[in-house]
Amino acid sequence: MAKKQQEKSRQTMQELMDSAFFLFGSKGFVQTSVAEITEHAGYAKGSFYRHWNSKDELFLLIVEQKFRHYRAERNGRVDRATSLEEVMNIIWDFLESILDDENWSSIFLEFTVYSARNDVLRQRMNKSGYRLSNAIFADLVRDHIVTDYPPEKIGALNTALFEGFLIHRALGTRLLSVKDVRDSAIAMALGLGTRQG
Amino acid sequence: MAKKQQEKSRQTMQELMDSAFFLFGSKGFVQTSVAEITEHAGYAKGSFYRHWNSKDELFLLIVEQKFRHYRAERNGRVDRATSLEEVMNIIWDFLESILDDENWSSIFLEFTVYSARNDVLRQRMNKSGYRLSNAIFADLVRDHIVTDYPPEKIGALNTALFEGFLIHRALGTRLLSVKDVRDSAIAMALGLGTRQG
DNA sequence: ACGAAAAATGACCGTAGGTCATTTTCTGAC
DNA sequence: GTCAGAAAATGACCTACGGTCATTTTTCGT
Repeated sequence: MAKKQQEKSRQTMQELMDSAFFLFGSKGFVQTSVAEITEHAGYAKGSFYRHWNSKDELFLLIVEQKFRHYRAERNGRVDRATSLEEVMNIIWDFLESILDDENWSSIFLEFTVYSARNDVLRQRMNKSGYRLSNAIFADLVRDHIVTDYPPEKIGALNTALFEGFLIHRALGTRLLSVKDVRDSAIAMALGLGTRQG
Repeated sequence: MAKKQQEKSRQTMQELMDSAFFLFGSKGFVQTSVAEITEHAGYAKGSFYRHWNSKDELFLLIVEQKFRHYRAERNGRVDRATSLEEVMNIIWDFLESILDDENWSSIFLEFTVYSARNDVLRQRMNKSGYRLSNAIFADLVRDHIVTDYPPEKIGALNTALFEGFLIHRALGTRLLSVKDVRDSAIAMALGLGTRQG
């Protein structure tokens, strides 16, 4: 069998990934160098590129993994919701689980804005599991919207408020609490998606 | 007189600044190198550092200048406003003048998030004329708020929505129009600051 | 024990921000 | 007009980083 070699390679890859996860999480994307990642895991810099083509690529994998993890906690609950307010609360429980990861949420922000400056990367970023998805949001809330305001737009506005809050926090302004933003976002969604008495 | 030398120095500085302004505006902050700035103006790289201590420093000066320019158009109008809605509309006319500068608004975003990763820079960024100020916002709207919701928080939420929209646009998502965001932001402020019938 | 294949290495490249000793230009005094 | 000191301008150099790749080391079936 040549399995042992493959196993070793897989293990090295995992060690590098763990190292990257740790370093990205403590110092951010730009501040963490490839050499640091490999050194911290006990390898030489060149080894990195046997496993990924770029620092961007590894970071995207980690983001994808993180998002999968956050989402796992959300699934199922939405189906049982009976009102827009309930759905929004479930969505914000999910968003709060991201915000609880204080370091990582600011690193998502760093990478998101970084990716916007690179055509190829931006397109990847927009596509799949790397960001809050307006399409998914729309699916979650659609059934509970009684106005003709497009659900995707409500999702995009919700995301804007969420990501704007990430900037607010990243700059160290402590004026707004998570609850302030959550309440405002939910009120905004209800204002757009339901008819107010 | 030694005035001619000073004059020449001032002129060189202005040429470098113009060059930087042009290049930052077309390629962004990180993508524009100091060597490019000086070369485009017809000087050698070393000359840059006779005038500023770092690329950051020159960029901050340019941002300050831009904001002064935007603000100049706003002053005066607010005094004559008689309702929160009027004030919010004036504020959003101002914000739209920033958004009209499509390249620059995304470059502000780039630099804002970049600065968040650097303690010293972040503190400068928070202080003066480099960002939308929650304190100024609060002063503008305070007289028209009849609830006990803190005006600063309304300002911070408004800024969050505004900056979240910058991210939305920077990523090329064209789901939201400026008007969508403006309307939502104003509705949000009215919801928090006035008593609804 | 050996040879091929896989894994790991680190010197090297280009680019970038920033430094500084040296050169060039300017200016006022004579 | 000349010359010395000062200011302006220069570009080689430093360090750091992402990325490449020829070479070395390790692994493993025969």
